[in-house]
Amino acid sequence: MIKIKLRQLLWDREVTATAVHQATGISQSILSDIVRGKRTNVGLDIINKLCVYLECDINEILEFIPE
Amino acid sequence: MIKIKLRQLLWDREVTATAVHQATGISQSILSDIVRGKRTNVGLDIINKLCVYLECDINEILEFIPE
DNA sequence: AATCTTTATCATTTCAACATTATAAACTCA
DNA sequence: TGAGTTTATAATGTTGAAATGATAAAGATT
Repeated sequence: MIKIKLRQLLWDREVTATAVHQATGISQSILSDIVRGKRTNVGLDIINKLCVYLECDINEILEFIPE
Repeated sequence: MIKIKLRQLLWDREVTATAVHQATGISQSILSDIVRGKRTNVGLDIINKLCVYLECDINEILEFIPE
């Protein structure tokens, strides 16, 4: 299972989902779903856009949790 | 840009794409495309299956390359 | 209270990811 | 050389990821 740690990351950096939406083009509704964990099978295109805008590495957004 | 380092990983571990296909259920043709870099926007479902089967972390499969 | 911003949610549509199947090509190895 | 395995490639169908737009709800600010 891969956890998307976007909520915490945005909170830490004091960045709103709206700001991410406007800067990256990722739709606001999709972002809301991702942040709330309602969408899990996200594509690398979106992960990439997040890494670019947030200037972070993949492991700051994703975490693999074996089970 | 996110690079998928699957070819090198499979080579290092001497695991065939066919073995991955059979163990994970990821289709053989898709796997071939991913390994050859013909498909880049892969979903986290597939990344997760790879991590599970190969018992590795995400960063062994993916690499974020800023540009 | 009224206004502004942000987030949640829903409905619709588009398009590509992925599965499936089949075949060809490449590569072992007896 | 021929059989067995692995990889490349193409065609097709399904499904869900993601965009768009719109509205409601929740938070902030004054």
